[in-house]
Amino acid sequence: MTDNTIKLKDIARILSVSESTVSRALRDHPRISLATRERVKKLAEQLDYVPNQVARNLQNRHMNAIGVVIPKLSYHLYAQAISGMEEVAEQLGYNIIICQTNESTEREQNIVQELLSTRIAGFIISLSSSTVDFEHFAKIKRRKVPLVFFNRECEDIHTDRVIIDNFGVARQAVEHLIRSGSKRIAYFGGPAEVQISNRRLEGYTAALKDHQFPLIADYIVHTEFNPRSAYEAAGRLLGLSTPPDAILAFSDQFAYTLYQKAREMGIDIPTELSLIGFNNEPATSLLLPALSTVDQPAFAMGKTAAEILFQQIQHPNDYYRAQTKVLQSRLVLRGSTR
Amino acid sequence: MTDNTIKLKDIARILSVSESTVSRALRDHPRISLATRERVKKLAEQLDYVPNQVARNLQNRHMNAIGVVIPKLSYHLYAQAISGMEEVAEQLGYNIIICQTNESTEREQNIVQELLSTRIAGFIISLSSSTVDFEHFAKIKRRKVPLVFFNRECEDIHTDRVIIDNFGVARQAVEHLIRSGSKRIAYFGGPAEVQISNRRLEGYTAALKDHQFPLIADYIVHTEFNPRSAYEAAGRLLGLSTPPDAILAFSDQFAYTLYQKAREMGIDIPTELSLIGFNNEPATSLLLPALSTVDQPAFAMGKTAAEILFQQIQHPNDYYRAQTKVLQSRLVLRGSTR
DNA sequence: TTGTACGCGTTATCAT
DNA sequence: ATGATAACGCGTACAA
Repeated sequence: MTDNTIKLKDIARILSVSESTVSRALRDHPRISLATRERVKKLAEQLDYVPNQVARNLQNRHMNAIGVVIPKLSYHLYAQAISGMEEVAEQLGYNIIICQTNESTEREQNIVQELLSTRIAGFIISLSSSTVDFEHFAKIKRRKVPLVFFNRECEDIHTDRVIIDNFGVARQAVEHLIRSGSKRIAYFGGPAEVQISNRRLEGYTAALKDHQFPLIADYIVHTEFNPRSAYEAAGRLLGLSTPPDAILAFSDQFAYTLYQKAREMGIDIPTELSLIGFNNEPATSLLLPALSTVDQPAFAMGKTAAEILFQQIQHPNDYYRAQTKVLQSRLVLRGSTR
Repeated sequence: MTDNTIKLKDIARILSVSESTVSRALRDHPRISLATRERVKKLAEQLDYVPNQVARNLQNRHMNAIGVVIPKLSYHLYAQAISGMEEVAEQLGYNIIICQTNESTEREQNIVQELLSTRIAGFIISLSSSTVDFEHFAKIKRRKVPLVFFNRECEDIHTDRVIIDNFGVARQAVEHLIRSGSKRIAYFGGPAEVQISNRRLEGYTAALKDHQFPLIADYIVHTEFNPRSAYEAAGRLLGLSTPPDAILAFSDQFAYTLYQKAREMGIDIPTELSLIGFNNEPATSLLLPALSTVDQPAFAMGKTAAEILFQQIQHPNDYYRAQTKVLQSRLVLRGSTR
């Protein structure tokens, strides 16, 4: 297979100069005569020369790309966060390699291995819901590859992280439900292994305790991130002999399911049931009644994670204490709460 | 900066064999003794050796990655399509580099240039809405880098494409509106440069013509892909002295805007206004009434595009006639149509 | 200011 | 079955 791609050598030969001269001229190296620089650049332009980043990267010891490992692109929060990362990466000339785990630890492990092999400059990771073994993350750190967790983090690994105040905002949401007259408040959460779900549960618990509300086991629901599990769990919760009159849901997706089930069971929102979701997805404001939810600074979270990652990349030998950045969320009250 | 990464050389030295032997052993080359193969593999495992893909790629002449260039990740269709591509790429050991143009041609051009430099194995592209100059695509073809368009294509470039039968399904949708009694049917479309919007417009026109409906200029709307433009356009359309009694919207997003405006103006859906969207986004079924829409085979489109791209990658010298794969969409009728 | 020589980590080719 | 050497395309230290 013949490869006609133009390379430094070709330009050098035509101009009867050395490859290094061409290399320097193209990168505006200071000690190069204006004349040759322009000759070189002109010819490069004519020949449609495109530098080979792979060769450059081999010298750099890493790719000009960062790896982003997330559960699912279709979770709106991640799509937004990635836009935030892009803004940072683009300016620095880095690409973003996105990999979805689909909530599978095995895929997560394979992806990490694969990306290590690709010699990406660093990782930004949000854990799969099923991940409880952290050896693959430890491996990243052992190899001293920059790593930042965001949103769903892993406490066992000593590294930077960017998260949201899940505890605080959940507490605040439940506070609101209490103040607006709810008496039987439930938490509709994700799988029991998921950190952020548990943090929100703690916030929920704290708010109840503050107001001397009892903790009722039936009102604390854990369910998988798939519509069927959620639908069944919703049926059980709303079908209790003493059903809740308010629910804090782990996500807007879960809240949608609760809307659906409530409609089917003839339960009116918000008079019989107050509902608060999480994420402020675009459709939330279109529901009838519009869904109250927690707006997450997803774009900012992605941007911040990328900024911190590039600090690590650009100062690889700095001794640093792993920092945890906590971004503030905002409770958005709409028609689904009283 | 010391880099302690284990490489072939290290393993070779410890085992007192040559680098080539190690290289071959690790890749299960046939002509290597079982004994050494196992010795090598065992040590590699112990030392936590991870092959350097960058070095490999330098020889391959291209990265083990494909570039995916799309308008926006937050359009649900693209998130789904990417999952389809991932399924194919993963099996072949390729990564996916995703770049968003945010509907800007300038970004699109920069991204293409950047990805060419990165020596990705191929491109899968869906055009930015504003792109009317195609030189950057021509450049890809000139360099003989595999390229597949999907969803939003570019007719001027001779290459493979995977699209949806926009004409046919729009015609079918309008047919349905006519048969269910609508008399004044409007098309609420995207920017005038966007191919797929125009194809749908042609389908709309064809259906009207089939039934001897007049073509009314006021009923054909072009608007930008941002909420404000859409909101204003919706106001103008619904505020006409003789407003439409049915609308085919270019996207569910646009349909949402029409819902909102209709509510504000006290127009009832579906009795006073029938509405059909495009994309079957998750939230469509939750609206009241639920939105009738066109379900697009987004996952299949991504998967097919990737399959075709890898055909190009694996058979670079095949003479081939650029193929156009047209996937079928499906009209999903719900409460927003009569 | 420019050229020479070597290294980045791996694989392919040719030799043994 | 294994080893030696060159090559992939570029950047850089050192020399001139």
